[in-house]
Amino acid sequence: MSRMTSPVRQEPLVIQLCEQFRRMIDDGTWPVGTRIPGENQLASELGVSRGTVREALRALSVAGLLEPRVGDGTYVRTRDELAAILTRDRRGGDLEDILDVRSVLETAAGVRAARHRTEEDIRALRRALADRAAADAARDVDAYVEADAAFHRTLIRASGNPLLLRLYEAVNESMVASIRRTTSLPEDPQLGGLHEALADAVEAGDAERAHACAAELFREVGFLSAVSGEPS
Amino acid sequence: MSRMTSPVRQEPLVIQLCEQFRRMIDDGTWPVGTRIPGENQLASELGVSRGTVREALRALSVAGLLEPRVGDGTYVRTRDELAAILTRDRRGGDLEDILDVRSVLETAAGVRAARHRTEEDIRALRRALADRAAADAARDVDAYVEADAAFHRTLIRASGNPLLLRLYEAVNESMVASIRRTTSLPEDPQLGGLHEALADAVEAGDAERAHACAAELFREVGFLSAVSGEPS
DNA sequence: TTAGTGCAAATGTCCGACATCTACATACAT
DNA sequence: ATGTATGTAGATGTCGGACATTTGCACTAA
Repeated sequence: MSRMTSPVRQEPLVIQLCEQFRRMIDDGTWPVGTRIPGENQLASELGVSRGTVREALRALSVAGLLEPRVGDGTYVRTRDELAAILTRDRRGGDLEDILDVRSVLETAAGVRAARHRTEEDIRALRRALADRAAADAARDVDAYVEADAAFHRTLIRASGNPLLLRLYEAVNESMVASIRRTTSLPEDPQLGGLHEALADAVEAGDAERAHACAAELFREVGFLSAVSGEPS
Repeated sequence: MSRMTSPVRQEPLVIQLCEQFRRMIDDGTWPVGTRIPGENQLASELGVSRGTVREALRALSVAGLLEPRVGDGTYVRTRDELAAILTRDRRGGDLEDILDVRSVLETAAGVRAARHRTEEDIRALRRALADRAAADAARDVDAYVEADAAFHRTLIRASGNPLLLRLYEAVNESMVASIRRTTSLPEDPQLGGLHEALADAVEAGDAERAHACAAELFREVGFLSAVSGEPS
């Protein structure tokens, strides 16, 4: 009769499992690179059939989040679904196009960061810069790459646009997947200065200068990356 | 022993089905909005079990391409997987952020289109503009919206960067999903002129003017002022 | 014409079974 | 002691059948 649309309809078990598994990947319960429990174990623990668990796991596998290995188990591949899709089908263009879009996103983020930056953003930027310089001085390549990535991520976050950050991280991840030899050279003295100048512009709230610094920064990096080329 | 790595292992049936179904959605064999054959029918036709078919269909459903309805069947929801993801989880930010990113992408595309445009690009732009004006004169809202979208899509394509086009279409689709009333009003006399001016700038290869026109275009429509791309 | 009914079909879920592959431990030969 | 072969347990991949619930639609009756 007048059932209206109160309990409308409960989502299928498979969807619930998908969301739960996705959360566990996202919050680190299932860290990237590790092996998750087997299908039979998950089924018995969650009180559902193995077929239902399989459907959920398969969906996340096709989405690029998981990677099943016959005879071994299922491993967590990545947490960024967007990046997985961009990487999967190469319809997204070659490395040059990726770098181009990346520069567009970061340049735009630089302008917006100069406008909406908070005190905390500036502190985070300074901290990332200090880490970056320290890693460079210590000749620690891994730490340098990490600190450099953290600086850029902090800059995008300071733009105050979550979608911008999401797209940037996905494109960036896709780029890293394209070139495993990240061409992270020791350190071009000019790059350090450009990073400092960009942070200064953001702190000063000078959108125009931030724009110029970001563009210049990518002109340098783009040149360096273009030299290495891409294996095909 | 020396099996090398020739055909050693072929992809699982589920993955093959996923790719096949995805192709059928993409090439229009299964048009958007229509109902695809039932699981039992697909299973018997393809010579696989229903469970395998279900895994493939479920994967595409979670990806946002299909939409199963209990007691009815499975329908094609969309062809743009990227847009489906951006739309699904609203972590990407609100409408304002979407519009902001959209303006960033289109402004950047305008600059690149002015540099890499071909004769065919210009013809396509002129054709879209003519359709747009005709629809406006005929007071045909649907045709106007379609022609307007075609113009912008053509502009992005003229940038020569496939990734840029892909991201734009996804973000645009996500925006349309956010607000159905995107039908940017009947027609502001100024808008027609701005579209013409943008096409002129692209044809002339004037990147700076294209940048200014695209930014002005978004400002006029009431969107955020876009001081995004790089005029260099 | 309209409201109600019943049926066929579709998806959702469960169970059980077997095949194939792999990591790991064990035993063996050097 | 070390390297190699072997076997086994467990993992994913696939299949078949079964039942529940829901829905669209044709049919019927008021």
